[in-house]
Amino acid sequence: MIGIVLDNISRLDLNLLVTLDVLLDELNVTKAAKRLNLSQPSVSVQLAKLRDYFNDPLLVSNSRGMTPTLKAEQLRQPMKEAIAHLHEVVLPTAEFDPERAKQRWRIAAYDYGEATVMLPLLPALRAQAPLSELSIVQLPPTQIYEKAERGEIDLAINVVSNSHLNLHHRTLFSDQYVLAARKGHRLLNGPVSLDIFCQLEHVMVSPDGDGFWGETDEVLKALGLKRNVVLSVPHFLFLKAILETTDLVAMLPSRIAMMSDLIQIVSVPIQVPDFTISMLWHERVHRDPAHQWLRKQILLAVT
DNA sequence: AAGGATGAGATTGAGAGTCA
DNA sequence: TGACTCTCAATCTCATCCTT
Repeated sequence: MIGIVLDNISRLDLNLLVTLDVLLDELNVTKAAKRLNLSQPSVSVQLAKLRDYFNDPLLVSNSRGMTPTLKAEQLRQPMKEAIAHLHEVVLPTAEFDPERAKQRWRIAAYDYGEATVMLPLLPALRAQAPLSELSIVQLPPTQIYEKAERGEIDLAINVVSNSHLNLHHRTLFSDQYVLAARKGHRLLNGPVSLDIFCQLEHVMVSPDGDGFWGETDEVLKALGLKRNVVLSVPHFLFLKAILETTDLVAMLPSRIAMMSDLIQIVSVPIQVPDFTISMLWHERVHRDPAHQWLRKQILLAVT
């Protein structure tokens, strides 16, 4: 089996993968040739070899240029990753120069991570790496490993869970849930008993939008109690706005609650476990100087 | 007209053979 | 064993044809 694989690879000039990568970017043999510093006929011959190797036309002509085949589309991402790995292997590791670098980072973070990590990070990032770009995407925690492995994200800000065991991670900070409500709330002018806590109308965050059950409810269940959750929203920052303008209350991460002058924190007679926010990244970018620099900036921003 | 494909000839580099 | 030469395959460019 291994012999068959090696035979197949030995038939393939790895430079052809670089050519195919550029061809799929440009969808034009002449433009690809210019980028590769080759003549158009050379690239045409290389395309013919690729077609023979993959037994597929890869690019087909149409009235507006060339269109990639399904096979070419399927090859595109794994090929980019393979080329990136090859670069890591053969190129000497250069120092990262943030001032000159045109780096593009892709970070997965929900609004809590945006508010507590990305917001403090941005001023330093813009000042020190003015030519670089940052893209923040929202991603379910279960997809972080897969996307990081495929190179679709570089870093994630999240709670470490079982699905992240194969990723590197570094703890950023811990946070605790506190009872938050607007200042001047008519029922919160004194100590809050468990009975009152359960009678209050709660709003909670459920990023996937289908949850009326959280850590707080687990704690209450163990005490034989149940709170009154009337609203579930996908974002902490939307929840903050709700608390500022209604009599709803919420168990909110303290860092979010303290961001608003209109919200008060009320002590409650239950203890919900703290949670820890970490940054997570794949082995793929572990030794990359640009990514090492970014991770250092994040640590500096939150500590 | 623009862009891809192809044929002819030139160049390059690896491997084999020879010789001191 | 190292230096040199020869051969041949791979790959390049140029010119030109073909297709859309």
